[in-house]
Amino acid sequence: MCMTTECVDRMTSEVGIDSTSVKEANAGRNIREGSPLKKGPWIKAEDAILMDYVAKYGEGNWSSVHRRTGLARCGKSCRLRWANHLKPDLKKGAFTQEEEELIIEMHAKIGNKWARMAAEFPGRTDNDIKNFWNTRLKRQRRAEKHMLPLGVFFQEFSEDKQNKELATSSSANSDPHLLPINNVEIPTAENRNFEPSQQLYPPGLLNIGFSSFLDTPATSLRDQGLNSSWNTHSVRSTVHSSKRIRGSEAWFSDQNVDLSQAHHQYQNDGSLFTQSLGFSSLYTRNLTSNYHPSSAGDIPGIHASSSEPKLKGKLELPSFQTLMTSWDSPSSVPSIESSNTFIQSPPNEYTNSCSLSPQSSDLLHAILYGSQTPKASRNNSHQETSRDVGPDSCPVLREIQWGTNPDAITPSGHTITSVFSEYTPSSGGSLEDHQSIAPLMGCSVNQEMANFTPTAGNDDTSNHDLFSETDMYFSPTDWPHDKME
DNA sequence: AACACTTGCAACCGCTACTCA
DNA sequence: TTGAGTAGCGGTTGCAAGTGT
Repeated sequence: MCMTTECVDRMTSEVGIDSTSVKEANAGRNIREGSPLKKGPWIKAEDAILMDYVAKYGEGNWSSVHRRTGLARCGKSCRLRWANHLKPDLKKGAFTQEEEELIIEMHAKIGNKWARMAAEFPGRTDNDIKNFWNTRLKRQRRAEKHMLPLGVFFQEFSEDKQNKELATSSSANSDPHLLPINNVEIPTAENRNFEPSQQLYPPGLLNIGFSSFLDTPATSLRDQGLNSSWNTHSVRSTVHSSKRIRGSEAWFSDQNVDLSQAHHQYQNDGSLFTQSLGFSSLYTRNLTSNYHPSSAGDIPGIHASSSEPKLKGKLELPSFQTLMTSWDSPSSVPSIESSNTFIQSPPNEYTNSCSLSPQSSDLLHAILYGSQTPKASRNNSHQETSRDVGPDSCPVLREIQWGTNPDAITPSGHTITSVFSEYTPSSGGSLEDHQSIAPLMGCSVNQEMANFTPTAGNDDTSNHDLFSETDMYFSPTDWPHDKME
């Protein structure tokens, strides 16, 4: 239907809108494609018409806007425009620190329920919150992209060879999608049907903000092979994520839950989780038990607003990954599709209780801060990053990793402080740097890896030597350029 | 200055839920 | 009960502005 001039005049007079503004507003409508309705950005004239309409008829009946005002917009578009931009009580501008924290908390609780979240934020729309979250997620994925585990790196160029060998091998490993490397099985690129097990993620971890790095969709991770060893310990879930979320919604709202209890409960058997993550249990014990949230809140920089970053260096990494990179601990940190994945799982012995524990808030700060990429930080060099993210410059990292005890012992018997004093990169994380710390961390990095090029001469054995315990993250500086993308 | 790339936001699309005749 | 109309939600995309080279 195409509005005639008379038609517009008649209808606009009925609503009390200047017909010329309607004509102006409709100037760019999509007539060429046969639709009388306009798409794309709204102009002021259109906004004015819509506001007049709402003033007269109130919210609702959006489909009649076009009919009554001649505005060449569909009702859906009008509703959206009103709800997201024209509503008088809308709050514009950046999210406050408190709002951001609350979003993260709520997302951990209810997942991508943007509308429900928006209900808790007067003046904010679901779209705002969604955009905020997605932006944050994007940064996270970018960060992860530069933190492919060594296993994936190796796997990429050894895959052909491995596949050939597997084809002829009488290996006990009956799963052709898993490459055995020093008891760490790395899924091949063909292993696309991975469904992460929620069972392995204790709610406590979700609580303390693990959701941040768990946010990355499984698809992206399995594409990167990040599930690696974790996969081998996982019990595949047969419940599709899109189904799970509805159940979670119900049980979250129906139960007065207390996740902190479950968190403690889980701490008693951290090995399950660490095993699946590829951590040593000692690391995790420190991580889960010795973490004292009260101190993190006082760390300079952690509470800095996004506009006033106090931590020098690159803060793009989600907090937990920052921890890992900061001293290259051996970790094959799996991410699962999102915190939702955990949330969405059917209630089980852990997930039956799920409010944010007291521990959560300060790590949330860290995650939140990791989510904020101060523009200024982009100017900082990688070297600065490596230095500044160290535990001395950022006490919260020390706190989180080792609790309040700087003399906590690493698996190889070194104190944390000694490790850091020994490992104080003076230049960007070179392999020498990795090497200097690797033995202390209970893992080894083969020097050959530095100049590693895939050759036919690299047999399995030498490859296996690359991993003494688990996968290890390479910082981008370690990454051969032809493997970077 | 020009270009490429990144980022954040606005808006659209497809789907589901709800209402009502 | 059913089907049309409408509202709402979440995912995705397109684009303008910002930033880096």
